[in-house]
Amino acid sequence: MTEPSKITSHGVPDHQPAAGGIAARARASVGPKYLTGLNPEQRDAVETLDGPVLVLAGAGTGKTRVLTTRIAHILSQGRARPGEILSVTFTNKAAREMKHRLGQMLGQAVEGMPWLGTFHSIGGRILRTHAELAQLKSNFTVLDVDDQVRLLKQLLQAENIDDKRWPARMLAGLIDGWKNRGLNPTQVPSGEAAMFANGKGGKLYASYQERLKILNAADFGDLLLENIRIFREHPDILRQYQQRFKYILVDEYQDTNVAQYLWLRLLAQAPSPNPSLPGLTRQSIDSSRDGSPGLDASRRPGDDENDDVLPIPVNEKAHVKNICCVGDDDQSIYGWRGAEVDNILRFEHDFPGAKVIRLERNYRSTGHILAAASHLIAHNEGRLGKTLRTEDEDGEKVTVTGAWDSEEEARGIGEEIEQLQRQGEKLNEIAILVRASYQMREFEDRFVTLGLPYRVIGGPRFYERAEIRDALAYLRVINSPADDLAFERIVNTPKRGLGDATVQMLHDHARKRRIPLFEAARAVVETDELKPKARGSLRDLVTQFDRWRAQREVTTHTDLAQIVLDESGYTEMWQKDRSADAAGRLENLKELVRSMEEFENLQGFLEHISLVMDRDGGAEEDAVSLMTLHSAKGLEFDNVFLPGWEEGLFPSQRTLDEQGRAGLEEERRLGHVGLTRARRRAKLYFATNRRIHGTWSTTIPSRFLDELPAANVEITESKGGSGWGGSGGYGASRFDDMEAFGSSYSTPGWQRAQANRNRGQGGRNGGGRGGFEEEPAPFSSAPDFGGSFSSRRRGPMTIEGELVAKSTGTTSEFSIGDRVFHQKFGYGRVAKIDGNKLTIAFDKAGEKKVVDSFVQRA
DNA sequence: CCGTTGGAGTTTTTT
DNA sequence: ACTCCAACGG
Repeated sequence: MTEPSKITSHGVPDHQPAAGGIAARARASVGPKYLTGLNPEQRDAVETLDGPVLVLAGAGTGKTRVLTTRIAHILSQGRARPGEILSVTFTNKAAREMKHRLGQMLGQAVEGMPWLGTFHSIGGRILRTHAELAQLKSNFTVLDVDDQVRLLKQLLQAENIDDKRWPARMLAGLIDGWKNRGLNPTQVPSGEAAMFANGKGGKLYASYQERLKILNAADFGDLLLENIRIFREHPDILRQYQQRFKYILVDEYQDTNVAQYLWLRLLAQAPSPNPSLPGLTRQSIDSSRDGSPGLDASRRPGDDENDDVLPIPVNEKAHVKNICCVGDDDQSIYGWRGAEVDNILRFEHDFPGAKVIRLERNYRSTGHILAAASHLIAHNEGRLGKTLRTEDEDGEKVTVTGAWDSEEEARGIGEEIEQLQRQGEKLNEIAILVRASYQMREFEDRFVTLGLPYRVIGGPRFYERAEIRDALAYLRVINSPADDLAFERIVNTPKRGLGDATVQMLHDHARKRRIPLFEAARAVVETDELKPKARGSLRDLVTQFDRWRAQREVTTHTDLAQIVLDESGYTEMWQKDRSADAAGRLENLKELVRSMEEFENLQGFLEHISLVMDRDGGAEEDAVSLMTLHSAKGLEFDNVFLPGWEEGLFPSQRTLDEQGRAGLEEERRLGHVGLTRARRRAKLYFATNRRIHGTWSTTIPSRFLDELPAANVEITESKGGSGWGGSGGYGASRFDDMEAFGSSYSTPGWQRAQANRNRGQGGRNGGGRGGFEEEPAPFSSAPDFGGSFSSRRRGPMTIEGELVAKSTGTTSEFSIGDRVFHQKFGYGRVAKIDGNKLTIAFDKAGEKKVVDSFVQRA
């Protein structure tokens, strides 16, 4: 590998901030230091500063480096100041990464880039400065999904709509979808608006928006949608931003949805030199429709509404700003969430005169891996087409391993990981990427058994936990007294004797007087409408909030938060709580208060919390990473395990059913993403039997396996133990020939399965579903079939261990109250015993059920 | 006010 | 099969 290949982590040399002017004119071969080490295409992408540029950056081609270097270049060329560059990413993580790298490149000469951030944080920032134009105050609250759903539920109730039949969640999804497509309530196609609750969908959307204004709140979609509306209705404001942003950079362009696209599109127009020229007002939009170029050609029907906002005059390259979008159509995996691959496919069309630069040199993976990934993705139609290539050696072939069932798959992968570990591989360089999160459990079980350190990436986020949301609700009520949702959340938490009846009363009063709940409470307390007990309690609460608000002026926001939590009784509530996770929750609350220090004040904290608070940064210990394919995007590892390549799971049946061919292609892209995460080893697995939602199904290997190029793939035996494996032919359907499985095997595991298959299906299973229907018994009552494998002795898997133990009446060697230690969960005390199954209250991890063989006396 | 029970839903996930 | 939530009963 040549030096430029080390793009990924430490490829960025230390740079002094380029002395201004020195590099005024970068010549072809000589140039500023930061340009050295870029390949010609990368360099082109960095140096093409004028006009629209689309960088098609395949996996591992140095995309982030191009973006950050481009910014550095713009700055050092004196083309713009930091505040004049708009640089948007999709996730906070990506934004942080870019800031970090920019910092490395530019030293401290440049203060942070004020407009580098996610679509939503930048949209939120713009919205706060013009909040009044959206009938909001600048301290508006950003609602998360949970708040949205609760609000919608109230609206459904008010409309007397059965929320069983028409769940609030579904409506939230619809509204979100509309917002993703840039549609206001009035713009929703009537057909779609009518789909929900017998035609009330549109009306509900409208009243939801009204309620948001009253609550001084916006949801995620509004952060962009309201921007768009303001830009359209106030050309002067739009112009102001257009003038400010001399350069626009967009990361992960393939993931943008229509709203994001429209937002970019508005900002990317050069400010009209003549103020009397129409901005993007409604009128100009409508009247320009006829003259609008054939943009609609590739639009799907039903999206027409959006096309009317694309009045970008053709042949007006001069009016389109310097926008640079970086993306990879082959890595678009968020279509189900509103991302429009179309956006990237149409770029040249939408931004006439755009320069398209392809980055196809991959600096990450070995030849075999890259070839496998490329062949797989080549089965997709509707791509812009890139061919990744590498100068790296071929390396090891991609392996495909069959396992009998998901348990064996987990066992096999566990053993391979241990083997890699013995070979000196760092666990940090090993990842398991699954399609669906329920696949993770099996691996966790296995790793706990093996004592293999692992970390789960993704999963529930910090601020989604109940205790965090409760604490935030208190702070929200302090900050924004009109935040009824927050008030409702905590009015009776901890219990204050203010139940449904009281809340209902407050609601009635609030609605009649058109005041927030909190003010209603203040008023009602002065009346005799409530029973003395509730009245007193409510009065105390109001008084407390008044006091806290007063204290806000004289105390730091962190102290205030601590005071609120203590005085409200919220901390005490958890201290008194006997349940196992109470300790963890208190810990989270402390963490929350700690994290507030990073912000200037309460307002700043609340503004950001819902946008940028992500999961706890993991400790830096050496551990295997376990995550979904989706959360793996943007990451890379030396060794990547890809289990579960089976029809129905991957590609996901549901995606296929709902999205058809487009869905299949997105799944394939997901596979491509998975493979291209690997630097040196990619190991694919499929299991013949998998339990989904409790029922065993026989599965057939994923069609994606058949789409891999034979020359780069090696079929291996499962190292999982039970001894059957996908040996056999290597032809058109190399994997789905069930006869190939185990015909020469006679292990108990195979026999068990064979018996089952016959029972469930009355014979050979032709490859469809079925078999194993609700018949776990043979598994559990099987004699110890793992005897010959020492690894299996060590930790019986739960289902076997559990059931065998029960049937044989084994009793545990532990007794209640024993102090024990567990590999993963640490120290704890035995709370309950059920055969060999222990319920243990762990000091840190809370209450967990574990099998006794996993713990030892402390 | 709390605990039990019944029912429904279970891909992916950011902001 | 399992989990999470809502409604109901003590």
